[in-house]
Amino acid sequence: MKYGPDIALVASLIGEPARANMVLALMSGQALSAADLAREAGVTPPTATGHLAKLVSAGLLVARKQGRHRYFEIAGPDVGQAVEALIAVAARAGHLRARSGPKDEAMRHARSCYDHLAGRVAVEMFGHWMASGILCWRGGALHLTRKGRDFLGARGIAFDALENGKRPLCRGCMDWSEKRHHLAGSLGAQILEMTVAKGWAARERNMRTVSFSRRGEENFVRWYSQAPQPAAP
Amino acid sequence: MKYGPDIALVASLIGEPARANMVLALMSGQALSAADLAREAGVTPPTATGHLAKLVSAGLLVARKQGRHRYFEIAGPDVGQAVEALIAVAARAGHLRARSGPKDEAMRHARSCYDHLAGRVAVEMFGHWMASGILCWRGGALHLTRKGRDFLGARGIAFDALENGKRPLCRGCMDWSEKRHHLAGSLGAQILEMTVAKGWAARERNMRTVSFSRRGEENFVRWYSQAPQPAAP
DNA sequence: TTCATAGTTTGATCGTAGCCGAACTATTGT
DNA sequence: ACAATAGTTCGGCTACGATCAAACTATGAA
Repeated sequence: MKYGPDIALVASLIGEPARANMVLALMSGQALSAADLAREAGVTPPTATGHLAKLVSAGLLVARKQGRHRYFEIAGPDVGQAVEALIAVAARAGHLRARSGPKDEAMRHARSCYDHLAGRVAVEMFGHWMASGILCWRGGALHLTRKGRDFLGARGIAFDALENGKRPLCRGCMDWSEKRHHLAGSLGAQILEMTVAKGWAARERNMRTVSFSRRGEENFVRWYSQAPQPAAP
Repeated sequence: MKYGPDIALVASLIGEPARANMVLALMSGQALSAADLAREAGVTPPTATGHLAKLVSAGLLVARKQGRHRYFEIAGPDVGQAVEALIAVAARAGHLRARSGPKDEAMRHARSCYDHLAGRVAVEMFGHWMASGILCWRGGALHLTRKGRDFLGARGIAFDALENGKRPLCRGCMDWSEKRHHLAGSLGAQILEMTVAKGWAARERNMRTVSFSRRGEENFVRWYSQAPQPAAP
């Protein structure tokens, strides 16, 4: 007779590859529909329904019904922490879901994470903005500072259009390849859109890889890296 | 094609009840033999061998051969953190390995954790000693302070006999029912032994429950709770 | 050497859980 | 009303993995 929390139950839920893929896909904080998750997990809708029912009833995910869709999200920060801890163990022990190769390297460099930019390029931008005081963490949530608003306003980002939705303006999103945060939220989406619109980068079709031209990447780095409000002499 | 750490592999290893029991048994930091773990998991030695081989080759446990025994330990702090994170999720979602009952309550109050005291009583002693500066954390490890040595020396604890083994004198051990640390290591073992020797408590046979008499518990609390070195007026 | 104990390998059994196709319900749009 | 799409339920198939008994190897004790 054993006592204590049933760790095996929750671990076995995450331990099934299809369900693990679903949970990983949701780790960005974005809500995804059942069909999205089925595709992400590589299973058919009926199978996905079964998995999702288990994950919800176990308290790992929460479901929100909207019209004829059902959107799923990670149930809470504790689940996120558990997944991140498992990632850390898997990474240390060298267990990877696939071999590393040249295409993998391109993905690590820059890729789209649903609708925003991820990978080394995105993580560097995030780090720069944190260091410059454009972004800051407050109470576990990511905020755009006053300074940041001025900075981005001067660079042609229209906040009005981004802030009237119920979606948060900015949100930290864990970057799997870099193990640091990058920028998500409507602002993150806007930046990826702008990057493509300006011709700095192109999204590969059917792939998540984002290809920067050499000039484009230089321009992009210059765009985000100029110090905000340089001190007047 | 997916990329990133194979979280499903490590989660599925922990997700099997027998293996989860093994890992939980090792969470105290104590090394256990294959037979111990087989008993702990409720399986026969051949089955345990199979499970342990998987856990070792996946990097969750490390094995150390000593004579005709093989002792297993948690491979690293990252594994411990992952298990604790899973415990947190399971506890929040209310997944327990067994129903709570009166016997469970007795176990929560006081029980033996291999050879030292655990449960509410043990956690309270630990908290008192931390607050009194008898114990302190230094670099992730638990230390007995100079003050603590004087305090315990005056209470008849023989350090010579405890410190010449390779086993650490004191070690923090996570208490499942209380979710806080209690004292393990050779000092922890010595204290449980003393508690029983003085007749303050008795170990139930074949059970991990430790039964304190009312007088015994009062004595025990008095023993550990007097402020060390009361300031002379 | 001989016996006893700790642990492993092998082989065979058995349950469970994942999976999908097909049929079904619910919601939206025309 | 009708079609289209999102999601679910059902039934049956399949495969993987947990399990143990028995035989085996390795170490220590008598």
